[in-house]
Amino acid sequence: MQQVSDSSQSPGYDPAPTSSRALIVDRIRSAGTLSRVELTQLTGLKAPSVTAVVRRLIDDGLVAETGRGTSTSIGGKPRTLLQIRAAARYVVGVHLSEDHLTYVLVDYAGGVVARWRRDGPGDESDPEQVVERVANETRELIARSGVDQALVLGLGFVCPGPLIRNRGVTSAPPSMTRWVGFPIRSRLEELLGMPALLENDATAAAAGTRLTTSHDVSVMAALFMSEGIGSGLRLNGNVYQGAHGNAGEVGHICVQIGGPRCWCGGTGCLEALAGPAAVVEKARAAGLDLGSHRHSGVAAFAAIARLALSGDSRAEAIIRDSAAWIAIGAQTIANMYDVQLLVLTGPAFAVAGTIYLPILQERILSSVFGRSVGTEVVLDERGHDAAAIGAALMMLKSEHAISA
Amino acid sequence: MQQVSDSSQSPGYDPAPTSSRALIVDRIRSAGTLSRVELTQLTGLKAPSVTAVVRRLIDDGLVAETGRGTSTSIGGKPRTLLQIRAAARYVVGVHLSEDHLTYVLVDYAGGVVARWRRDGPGDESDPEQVVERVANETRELIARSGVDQALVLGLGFVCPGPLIRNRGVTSAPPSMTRWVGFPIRSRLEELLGMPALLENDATAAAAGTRLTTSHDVSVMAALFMSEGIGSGLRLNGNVYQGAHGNAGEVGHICVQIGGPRCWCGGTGCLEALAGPAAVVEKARAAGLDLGSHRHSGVAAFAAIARLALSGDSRAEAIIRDSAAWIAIGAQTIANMYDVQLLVLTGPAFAVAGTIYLPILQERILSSVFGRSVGTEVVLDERGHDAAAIGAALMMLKSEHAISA
DNA sequence: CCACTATATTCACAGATCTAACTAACCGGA
DNA sequence: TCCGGTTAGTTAGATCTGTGAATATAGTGG
Repeated sequence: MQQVSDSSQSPGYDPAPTSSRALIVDRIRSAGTLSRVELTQLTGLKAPSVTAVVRRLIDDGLVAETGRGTSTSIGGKPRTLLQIRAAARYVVGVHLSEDHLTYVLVDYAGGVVARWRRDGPGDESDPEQVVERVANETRELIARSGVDQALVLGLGFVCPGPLIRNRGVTSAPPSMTRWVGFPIRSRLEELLGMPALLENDATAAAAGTRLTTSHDVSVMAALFMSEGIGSGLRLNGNVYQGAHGNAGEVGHICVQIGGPRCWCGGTGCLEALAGPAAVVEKARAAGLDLGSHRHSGVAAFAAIARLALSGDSRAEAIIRDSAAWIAIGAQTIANMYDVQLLVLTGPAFAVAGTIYLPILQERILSSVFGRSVGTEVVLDERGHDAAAIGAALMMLKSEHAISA
Repeated sequence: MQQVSDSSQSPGYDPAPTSSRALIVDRIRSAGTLSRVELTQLTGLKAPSVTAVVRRLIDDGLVAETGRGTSTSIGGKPRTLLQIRAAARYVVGVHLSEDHLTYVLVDYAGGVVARWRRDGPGDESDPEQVVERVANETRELIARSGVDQALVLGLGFVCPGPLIRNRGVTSAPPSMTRWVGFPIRSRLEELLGMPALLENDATAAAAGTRLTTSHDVSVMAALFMSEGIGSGLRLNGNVYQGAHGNAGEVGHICVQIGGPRCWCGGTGCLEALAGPAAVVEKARAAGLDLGSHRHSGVAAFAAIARLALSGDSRAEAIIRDSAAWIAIGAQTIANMYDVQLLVLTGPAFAVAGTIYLPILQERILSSVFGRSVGTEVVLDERGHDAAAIGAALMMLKSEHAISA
């Protein structure tokens, strides 16, 4: 093997698969089923190399032949279809947010095998306790799903807030002030005895978005809204993380000079003006009935979204106002990243995305830089779980996942 | 050789050097002089590989041994220093802006051998004429500098405005409306009989910025101001171009809802509020004496900057107002890209950078996401030529440049 | 002059991937 | 039914790249 660069000195983006083995696994995984010929086209490798690599993958039990492809056109040998052996390995993804702890168990093919949603620890809990709870619940998830623990490759853990790459949280959003400096990753590895990976929620969501569009999108971004607002950039299936793992902090770009103060210390931040917390605050001020939601978290935001969707005009006005601001963030993403596709994801868009989507689309279309190149804006149908799934998928793509 | 991927289907970023040969050339070039031991550390290759590759480079005349390094510490054989043979090859970089045509001849070591600045063609000229002029003047530059034409590897050409990757301009800024759809790159290749490369000015500037800081900066961005405002992201020496080659269009992010209309069709664009043209317009409105500058181009902006620097308080106020807006753009870059370093470059910053720099620094520092990770903001001392130099360097890093 | 140290090279080998030639499987018409 | 046409995949041999172990090279300090 060659230059196994330590992730701590990685150049700010999750590098493209280096070995042919990883490359081929990746391509089969994202295509679902694929023949060897198609692999030669997709990878640029020649047929004999594909044959050799695939044989080893089959020997190792990671890939299986699964019938014949359609006889194309005039004649000739039909293609032998290859598929990832889903049951070969598993990974766990965990998304910690203010309201919830979301667990997913993902198989080697990238499919979600089990999903578990629990009430979040809130902001008053001790990080050590939360981490222990995550470890216990992870074990429980694996046990209950009947998967052999030995086949679980690792755990991807995502949370909001600026991170020190793979270490822990630096300065933190309101819901995570107690986490600053806590060594999340190493504690999880110790407790679970398996590799762990720590990532920003929005970045992971970009990795977790399934591209339903068959167009080959190599440059896409996710706009993620949970308690905060963030974004992630994905290049050919690999997420861009930035120098310190905090790229895509679109929630803290300034969209109004002299605007309201944000918890981050800035003023006029997008998140402070239009994030879920701001929406909830406005709704409270307007006297809307939000039920019994203590927090200003996503649960309260969801209540407002439901009101808006059921015809409450005051709620709708508040959400639409938020959308107008967030559209500026979307435009910024399109201009800065020059993506082919922008996906709206995360719990907040999962409940209110249908209101936001057209407003964001309209704004993207009305900018030359968007219009001339045709940036598409779509809603992720798995918004609730995208971050957790993305965490799992990132672990699935790490070096741990391609060994025999 | 393997997967020689066509640049048109490249994944949106200039990929890292694939062959060891290119990697080693690149490392020696950016370090200036380097020993083989250092190369093993920097590249991850083992000593024998470095020896072998370096020997071939020496045989091919691209690299030369240049004396001994300092005897480190206790004893031992001193390092043999390696250096790029500057005279081995050359490349030309051309920057087309509204006011000027800037040519640079760059040697194989990345040094600027010749520099030529000519009055720009203005906005009324026919693209075909301009391209022919560029071809002629390129030949003239090479001839006058006494460099063997056969050693010139190619030409990098940069201009403002959204591009179709390596083809031509799509929708265009005011000064380039006639260029839309013109096949810049292929015409240059035909006229000159050498490979050409077309790039956005800001993106090229990111490639052209020399890192004086010895800290190893792997993720940096350039904020570029000429007639417009743009930015470029550089990852480990490779520029990020986006899906269509238009990443970093920070000039067209919206920083004021309902703000003034921009030529791009949007409203409240940073460029419309605070770009050189806006500054010139404000200065005209304020009755400042700008001399005989017809255009609203960089020349007129430079006149205002000189007034401001010489103590004219009205001019200074106008520039400082521009800086306050552009600081928002800088903050956006820091948040979206998560860079270690932001360099201010381009003709406009070359004349007015000392006014802008402290204002931008202050704003970056006042955001948590900037402060906690320490994004540095500096001024490029070669701002005038950064785009042209970057164009040349990008050509120098292309596949054409590493063959024997 | 002799340890000692750091730098660089040689040599034999392992692995990946290439080209070229071959086998496998299926179509359709004589 | 058999045979050329066509596409898919394999085998065999060559090449290239990088590796580990041992060795050569060129200084320092006693």
